[in-house]
Amino acid sequence: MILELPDPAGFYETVWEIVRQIPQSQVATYGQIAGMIPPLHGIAAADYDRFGARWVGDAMNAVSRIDDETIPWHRVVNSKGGISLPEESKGAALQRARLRHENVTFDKKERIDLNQFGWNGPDPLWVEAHGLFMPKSLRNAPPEADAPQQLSLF
DNA sequence: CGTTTGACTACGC
DNA sequence: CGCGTAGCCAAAC
Repeated sequence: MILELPDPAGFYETVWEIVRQIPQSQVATYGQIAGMIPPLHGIAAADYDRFGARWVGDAMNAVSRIDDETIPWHRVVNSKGGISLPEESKGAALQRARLRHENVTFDKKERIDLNQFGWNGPDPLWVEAHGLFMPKSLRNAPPEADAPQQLSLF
């Protein structure tokens, strides 16, 4: 029996489904999303850990081709909280505009504070129902209570 | 069909 | 901390 080769299309679908769970005003990282998906497709776990994030990036890139408006691709950023598209690209501007529209703020280095806007993952029940893993929280353990979201009006 | 490129990251300077 | 690099796979050329 021939070993099944990776299924990029299926992988992309899974990625997109996860991205659809990201709430407004929050962001997830490529690596975080990759970590939620089991290293299927016969790919070595070690390899997946190292390069899964890149495939997630590929999945996001694919969105631009299919133009699926149900996928909030703009809520996916890199591990530094920055936009990974080329700064001069139109996509980067659009992504930043959409995030700002959701009240996500950028610092002077054009980076998002993941501790403030980072996603902590979908509902555990949803995760389990889809055979996925809970992602690592992007936020440091909140001091006490959830600090009320401060909307900077300017 | 061989090359090049990249919407990533961890790590070393 | 910022910057450069290695590592690896699919797609796009």
